[in-house]
Amino acid sequence: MEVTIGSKPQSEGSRKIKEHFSDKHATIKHCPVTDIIARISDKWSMHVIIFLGKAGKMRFSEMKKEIEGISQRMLTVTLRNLEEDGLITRTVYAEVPPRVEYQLTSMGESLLLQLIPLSEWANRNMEQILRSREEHILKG
Amino acid sequence: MEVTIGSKPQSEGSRKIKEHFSDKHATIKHCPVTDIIARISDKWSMHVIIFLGKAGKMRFSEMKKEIEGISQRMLTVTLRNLEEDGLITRTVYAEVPPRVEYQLTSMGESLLLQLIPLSEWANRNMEQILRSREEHILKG
DNA sequence: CAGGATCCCCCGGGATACTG
DNA sequence: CAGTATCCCGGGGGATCCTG
Repeated sequence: MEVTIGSKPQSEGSRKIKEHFSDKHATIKHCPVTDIIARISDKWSMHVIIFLGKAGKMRFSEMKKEIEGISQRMLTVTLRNLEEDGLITRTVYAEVPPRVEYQLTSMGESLLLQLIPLSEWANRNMEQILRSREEHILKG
Repeated sequence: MEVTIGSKPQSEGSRKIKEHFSDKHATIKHCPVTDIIARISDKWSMHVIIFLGKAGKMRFSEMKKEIEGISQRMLTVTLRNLEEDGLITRTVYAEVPPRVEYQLTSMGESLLLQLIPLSEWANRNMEQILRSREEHILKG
């Protein structure tokens, strides 16, 4: 099984960058897979990626409406993170009232494609997992 | 970055995405992918799954040594969760000193298989993501 | 050896109020 | 409309000590 999970070569950078990584992106120096999971696994990133993949292009308020339960703050934070990783683009139109549109980059789209097999696996195995959980509850 | 309808054909990825995440995934909270991601996305589950996949069978102390940085408590908690979901088995041998061995179930193995494409994607795109982050940091 | 039980800290993330 | 700026709480997870 060729799943690499371990050390990863470090890129040279300014102290500013290292400081930044040591805080916010601490997992990055350990393993790229871990980091990817870390990125898509926070409470909202995956939702944003999937909705953007479906719609192709969306405004802030649209996403706020569509993604049920997300707060304004978390939508902003999530979008900033995804943009920082180059997974989505943010386009501001100089209009009044302001209009901002988000959409997946090609890298973002390719990430979404990797989620499809996982999605299909989840659909196939969800019932068994739920049953397994129930059994353990009844035993405990 | 503009999607011109007609003149330029939709990308293969975009088409697949819209097909896959069409109606049945309309409401995210009913999407089992979310649950799966939630399970493998905690700080250690994926490490455990991958190490077990590589070794086939491991004892508690072995995993504690191999998985760098994991605490005793979190290894225990993680193993319990994975067992509860039916992704790993826990076998206790009536010996002194006690011996406990863990290994992936067939479902656990099949989940690991789904992670491989994701792993490969992560390795392919890690550098670009890092560069993107650095650029954003330098911009301020 | 393989954990249980506790204590405690940090931070992800919700609620709310304000702005260009 | 599309965000910032604060405040605040719950729980994920580390450190430590204890046990069959």
